[in-house]
Amino acid sequence: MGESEMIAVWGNLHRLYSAMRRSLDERLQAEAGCSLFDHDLLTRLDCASDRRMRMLELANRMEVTRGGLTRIIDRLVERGWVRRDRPESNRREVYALITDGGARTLDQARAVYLRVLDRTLGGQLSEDELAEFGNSTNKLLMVLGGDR
Amino acid sequence: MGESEMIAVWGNLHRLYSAMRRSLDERLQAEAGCSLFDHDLLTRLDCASDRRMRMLELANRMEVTRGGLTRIIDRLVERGWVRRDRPESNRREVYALITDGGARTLDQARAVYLRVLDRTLGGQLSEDELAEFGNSTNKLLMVLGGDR
DNA sequence: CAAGATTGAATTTTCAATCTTT
DNA sequence: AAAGATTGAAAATTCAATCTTG
Repeated sequence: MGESEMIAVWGNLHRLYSAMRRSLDERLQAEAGCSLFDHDLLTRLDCASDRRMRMLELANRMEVTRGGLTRIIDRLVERGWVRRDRPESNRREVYALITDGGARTLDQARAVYLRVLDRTLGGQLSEDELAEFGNSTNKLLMVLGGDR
Repeated sequence: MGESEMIAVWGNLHRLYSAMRRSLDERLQAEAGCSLFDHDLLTRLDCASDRRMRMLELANRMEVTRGGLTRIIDRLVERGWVRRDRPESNRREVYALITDGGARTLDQARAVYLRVLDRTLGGQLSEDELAEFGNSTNKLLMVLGGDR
């Protein structure tokens, strides 16, 4: 494949990702009072076993540093959406754990999130196109070590 | 299309974008001594007419605030890759303009950039798959106002 | 002393206020 | 006064050093 096509595809990917992120973030802020980042973090906790996750693990998943996550969780605790749990068994570990308030916010956010995704992804491509699109991203992720 | 497929596609898009960005940034830092952001900004200037761009326009393209760009350009000026031009005709305007040193760095960076793109995009999909992938991103960008 | 998280200092980015030119 | 960029103060993030528990 020619250079210019590759560059164009990467450029599209960049614009698509940014535009979708902006769209999701704007609607979430306006209608659910939380950022896309907040939504993603709360979703991680909500889906984790026991609805909680160790700080380092969560930092890796959210692609921020350990120190950065400490402050992020501080802010979410202030907002009442998350609390910290230090298990008796090993008092070095700290778990972040979603509260009932956090779960309520997430419910709100989830509806907005799904609506935006439906408008941007679902509405624009046919079933087949979207399946094919998904396949391509999967293949591309293979070589990149898309684990994380 | 079902919710879970949409979420999966968005999740893939997220992971793909992050992984490619990380890969590009790491290789550029290691082999060309600049970040992916630096590469992108220098490329914008290099391709612009007269190889220069007004501050506000550049800020919009790079998706940072006006104030943010002022500092970013300050740092690039210190590094010798960019300089400021205040035209006589309208002394309110400031243009950022790539220097010869910046162009040399960009040459280096360009080679790394293309090699990474070729390894991640070119190597993994067939011509047809990649063309189809490009088409899908184009369609998706339509509704999002992917201008910017 | 190793594992795990937090903290202080430095860097980067944004926001709002300000400065300069038209 | 409006257009355009810069600046100070605040917020968020990283890096390295430190604190705490095992």
